[in-house]
Amino acid sequence: MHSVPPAEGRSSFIEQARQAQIIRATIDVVAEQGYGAASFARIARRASISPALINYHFRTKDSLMRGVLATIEQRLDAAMAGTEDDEPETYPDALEGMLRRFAEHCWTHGEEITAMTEIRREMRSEILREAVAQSHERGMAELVAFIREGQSYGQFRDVDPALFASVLMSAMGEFPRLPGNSAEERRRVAADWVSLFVNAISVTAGPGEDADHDPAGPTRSGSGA
Amino acid sequence: MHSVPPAEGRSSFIEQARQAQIIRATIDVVAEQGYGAASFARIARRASISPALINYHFRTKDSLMRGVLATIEQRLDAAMAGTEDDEPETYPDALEGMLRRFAEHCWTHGEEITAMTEIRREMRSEILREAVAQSHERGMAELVAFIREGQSYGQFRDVDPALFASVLMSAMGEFPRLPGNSAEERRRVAADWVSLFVNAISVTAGPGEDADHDPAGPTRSGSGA
Amino acid sequence: MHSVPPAEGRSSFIEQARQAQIIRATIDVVAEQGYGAASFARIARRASISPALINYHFRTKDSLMRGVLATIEQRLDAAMAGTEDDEPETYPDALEGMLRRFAEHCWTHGEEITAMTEIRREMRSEILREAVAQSHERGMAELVAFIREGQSYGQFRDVDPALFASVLMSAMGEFPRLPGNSAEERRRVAADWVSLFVNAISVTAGPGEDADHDPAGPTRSGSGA
Amino acid sequence: MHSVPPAEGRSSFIEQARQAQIIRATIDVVAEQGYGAASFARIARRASISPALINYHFRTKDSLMRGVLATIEQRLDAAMAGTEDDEPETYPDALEGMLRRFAEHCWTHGEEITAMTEIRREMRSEILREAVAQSHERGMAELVAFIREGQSYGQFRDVDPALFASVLMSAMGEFPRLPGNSAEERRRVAADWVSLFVNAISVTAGPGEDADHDPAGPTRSGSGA
DNA sequence: GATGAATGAGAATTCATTCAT
DNA sequence: CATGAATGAATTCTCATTCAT
Repeated sequence: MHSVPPAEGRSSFIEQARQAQIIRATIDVVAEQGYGAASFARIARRASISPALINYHFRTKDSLMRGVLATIEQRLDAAMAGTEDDEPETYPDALEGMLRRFAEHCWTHGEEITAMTEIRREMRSEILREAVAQSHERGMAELVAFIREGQSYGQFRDVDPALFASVLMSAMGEFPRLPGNSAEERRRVAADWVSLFVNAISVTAGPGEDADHDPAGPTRSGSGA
Repeated sequence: MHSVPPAEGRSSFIEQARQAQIIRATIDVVAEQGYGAASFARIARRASISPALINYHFRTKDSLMRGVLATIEQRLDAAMAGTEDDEPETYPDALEGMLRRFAEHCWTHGEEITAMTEIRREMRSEILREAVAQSHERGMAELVAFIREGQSYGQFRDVDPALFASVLMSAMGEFPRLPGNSAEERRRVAADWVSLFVNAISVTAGPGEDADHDPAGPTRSGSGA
Repeated sequence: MHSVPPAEGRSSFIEQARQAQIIRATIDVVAEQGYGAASFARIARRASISPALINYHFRTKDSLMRGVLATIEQRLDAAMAGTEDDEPETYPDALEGMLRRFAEHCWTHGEEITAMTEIRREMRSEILREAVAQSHERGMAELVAFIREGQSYGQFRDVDPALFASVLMSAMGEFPRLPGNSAEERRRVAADWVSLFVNAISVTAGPGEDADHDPAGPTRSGSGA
Repeated sequence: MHSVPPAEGRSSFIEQARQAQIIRATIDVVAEQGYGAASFARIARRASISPALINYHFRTKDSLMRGVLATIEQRLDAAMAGTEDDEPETYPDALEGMLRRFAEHCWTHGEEITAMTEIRREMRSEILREAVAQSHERGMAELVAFIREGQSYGQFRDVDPALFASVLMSAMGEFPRLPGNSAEERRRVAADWVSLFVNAISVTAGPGEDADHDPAGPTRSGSGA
């Protein structure tokens, strides 16, 4: 006699509000106390609701975590998209812009990145639950494609793109934990951090100059990160 | 004259063997299924012993994990120490050697690094249990000192050392997960990976040459991280 | 607007019923099999519920026991209060009334007294958990005050009040174990038992008459223990 | 191939020493931390031996506790026997002497009485384990006989002997917990305590004088407590 | 929609006890 | 004699989940 179990996709108005509230509480708890401490009881207390309500809106803990990840990633994607008018001229510039936007996103949404990292790590252990793994793979794939493209124009050094992407991803997961008390310090750290990766993959104009690429290269056009 | 469960310092022969066996099982479970799955029951099943035996050799789960970390770190330290005769001439060379040795250690003991990373992450959330946190801090401190030293000789680019160390540490934690099926592929990945960080912190010999450092610099002497 | 396991103060209707049921089961088990046997498993079996339900209504075993004690003591206090119209004239009469009411309470609630004694004894060994210890101390203090008052009017013999109180308390703890199969026997035993203590502290009218007190003394007025 | 399991009665020299040592440790632990805390592990630690050794000398925990009780009771009996030349003239005097000797025994062996009380209480719950129950019953029986005798000579008031014995026993169990820091205070408390019971059962020379007994009575002869 | 009540599974840990050495 | 090693049973407690209301 109780209402139809919510299908977790489309939903009434209040339904969406509740889901958002629960997801927010989950992010906070995970970021502050770690995945291991993120029980329904603690999340519910944080959100000032009853634990059973979580099960009502997300059938299982798994699906809650999938919801959390989706939310975080979508917000992250939006933040990293950049506006149309600051379309960069070169690949290094594009990378730099991307990383800078990521850093800025972390200033305001650091807990989300922390939570995302924590959840992904936990999920990874359970034989890579599909949905979750895919989101991560997709992110990686985009990065790899972007790097490969830059390399084809000779604007990125010749490193295994998957490897660079992996290093970058793990560094991004750790970024919110970097010190940064004042706005000023945060800005300095971010700048340094960005330069580190841009430098790591930039073509060195050193002695052994790689002459078979056109370092100045054509302007970046497509992209997709 | 007596004994009662071992105080975990001195230990009989068989005692040490069991402890080692339990630690091994723990590493495997943590690396394969994540910290969250590392219950005494699972660890014991893995080691083909009864769960209570773990409590017999390690009074609490905490102390088991401390034992695991200690073992892993000690083995890692040994592996990264390097032999006396390949004392490197420059700081970049030293860094390269260090990372190369780390990568090699990972080929044979990847699960240990994975487990270490996992455990440390868990600990972090639990208000940083002292002993454990310290080991991590010490590692960081050594790295930072090493980098700062290289910078003082103008052999490392001028990046926030703590930041570089942080990025490096997180990348190291992720290293064992990088693909590497054949011996050959592993070697190639490792080389690329090492070059990435050496490059990231190396002084750019690009057009805008930083002339105020002595790039040739004095030969590295002391140090030891 | 929410709830999460009840904070043990306010409570819904069914909540109170369950708590009462659990407390009852605990009293029975403790009285019949001793504190040592009072595990959640046994209590739950007695109450025909699952052990976890006890944890739902009383977060910890400690709080369960505190609840049990509170219930027993409150019931005991009520039973010993006496009605307004039988206000006794002298201290010995007051003592006698008090003890008689206690004995009567034991006829119908003997297991409660037995359980209370058992639990208090257990608590004593655990470094006297405050709340619990206090209740006992308070009971003792009231008794002591009452005795001292009676002594000041020369209606009680000159014995160390704390000592008398201690002996009386331990005897009260043992009372429910006295034989008493028939109603008649119980009445006789109770009468004897009461007289024992009244006698023990009554002023002896023997040959060596203590003349410095006024044995007839003023009528008892205030007090209330 | 290991030596014959010790029959726990007669025994080699060293065997007896060990048993005594274990019993001592058990008494201490029980008296200080309560029966509930008296695990083999704790007892063994206290005695600086291995837990397994307790099982070697006392097949089971039950038999250990029986041994402890036997030891304590035997020592108590000896202490309460009194010397031949201070044979008392009257029953009240005999009672007084008995209680006084008990109190004195408690000054030096209080933990034993405390432990005995604690153990008996625990045992009682387990459907009165025979051996143990018997020892208690025997003690009670002796007391009852003594009181009845005194009553038959009109030297004790006419109270249910079993009841008086019960009250006395519970008070004795509590005696070691009475305050008594200085030797002087202990003496005073003991004197008061003794007088309490002597008074409680003494024939009152009050108005309603019981004339059918010979209050001066014949001198006490047999006795048996 | 939301909650309280209830539960079974599983967590770490302690315990008395056995047995080979 | 004595011990260390080992274990199964039992302990309190937490968790995700279900269901009637």
